[in-house]
Amino acid sequence: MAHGAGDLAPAVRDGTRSLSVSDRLREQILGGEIAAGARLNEVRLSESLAVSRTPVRAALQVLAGEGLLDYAPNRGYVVRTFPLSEIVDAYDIRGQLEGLAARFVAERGLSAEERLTIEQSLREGDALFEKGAFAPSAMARYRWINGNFHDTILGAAKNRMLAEMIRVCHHVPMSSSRNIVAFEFHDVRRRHDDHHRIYEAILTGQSWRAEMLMREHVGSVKSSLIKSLEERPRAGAEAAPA
Amino acid sequence: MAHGAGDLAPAVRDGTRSLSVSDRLREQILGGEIAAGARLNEVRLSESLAVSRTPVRAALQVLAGEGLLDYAPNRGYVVRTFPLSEIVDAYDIRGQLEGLAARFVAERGLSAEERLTIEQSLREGDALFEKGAFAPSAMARYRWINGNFHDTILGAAKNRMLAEMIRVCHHVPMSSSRNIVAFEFHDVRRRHDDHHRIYEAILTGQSWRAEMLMREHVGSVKSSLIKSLEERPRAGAEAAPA
DNA sequence: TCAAGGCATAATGTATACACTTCCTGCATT
DNA sequence: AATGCAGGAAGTGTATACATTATGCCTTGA
Repeated sequence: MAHGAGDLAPAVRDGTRSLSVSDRLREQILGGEIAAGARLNEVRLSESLAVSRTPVRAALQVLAGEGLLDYAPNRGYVVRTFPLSEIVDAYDIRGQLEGLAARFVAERGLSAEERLTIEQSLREGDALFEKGAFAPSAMARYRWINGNFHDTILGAAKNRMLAEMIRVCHHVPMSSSRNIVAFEFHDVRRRHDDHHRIYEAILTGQSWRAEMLMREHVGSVKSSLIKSLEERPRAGAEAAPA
Repeated sequence: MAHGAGDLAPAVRDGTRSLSVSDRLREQILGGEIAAGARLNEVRLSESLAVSRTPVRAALQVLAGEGLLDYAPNRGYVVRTFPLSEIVDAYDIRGQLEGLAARFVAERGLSAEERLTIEQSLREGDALFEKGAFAPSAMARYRWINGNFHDTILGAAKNRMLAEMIRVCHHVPMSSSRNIVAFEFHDVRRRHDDHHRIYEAILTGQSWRAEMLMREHVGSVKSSLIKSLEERPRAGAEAAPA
């Protein structure tokens, strides 16, 4: 939260106002500042962001393309709402896709740089878990590490479409690997162990095993989510990467 | 998804020019009239389509969101090109996703109407294949039937995100279930048999089997594609649904 | 001859005015 | 009171002018 609600920091931004607007709106939507189902008024947005309607419309069209907004002709854009069933399904979809990515990587190999990144994320995770339970700050740190692990594998899969689809999954509330879902230290630690196994399967070219492990790895988050939903139906944002 | 951009007859034109333009451009891109890698000039397009740049830009943004175009700020849009590796991978991705859809349907059941549609597509397919080999017109007919089968299952999965992702796969050259890939009558007939098995697995709630069969079903198209590519590296558009 | 820089041209980005559609409001009618 | 139809306010769709950025060509200097 850097800038006031009003203006957007123009100067050194990527260049186009459209991008600034879409970036800012995406943040606000994913961060929950703009509620699901909310209607987005072009005039009001352009006023509050101090730009004309043109870049606002461009940004809205982009976000609709990313699946964050719903659009109806002559009726404008609303923040997309996800039924609980689709939120849960999203883990299955992501599991299949990331599993496929793991398979591709096992078949195609990792670069030296990619190996280094992954090994470092594994080591850093190990260090965090050595101390037993960990503090909220450590959890934030681990989310970062976890994200690196998944991103590196995804990048090594060398498939843009696959990457884009997984990114879409991350835009589903509570489905991001960097977000949400509250549960036990034990589960998180277990999932870090998964990383070791997945990496080993990739290194040794056991592509089928890598795929299966990754699918199960992501699927376990779904299980944890369901469990936590049953315990406290109105569960909010907490911690626990995968 | 026959969006007849045909014009003329359909009295109820959506109304907005943006939609007309995006529909038309999508057709031209998927149909190959606009070559992959081609640059799309806003002014020229607006002149040739007899609209202003505004709806043209809107359409381009939409198509970029659908993954058909690449966009670079201040440099405009180009028709996305797919490396052969991504074209082949697309079958794996689609196989995973449609397999997942089949699983969902097996778990969640089919409506009476959906059952009817599928059964009719099975019967009509049977009738076509009874005659032995079939003519090009029959192949066109079967592509329609095949599309209905897949679309119905996808619809029954009741998951919008999944449907959208599979739709993206269909936009990859040579990956559409309605398009391309030349091969033997035998393979096509075999894939029609797959439909019977998949439907049976769904009806009896064998969700894992339905998923596996569907994944294999789509994967077999990839095999046929690879085979045909090896035989005639410059393979073009032919027939053979899946 | 070649390289580097700037100028001209073209293409994209943005702002704004106007047209059309939707939707709400309120009045009249039943 | 309920219904339905104006009429208007609000909001999106489109056109167009202008600003800004990219690109190619040409000049200029070594």
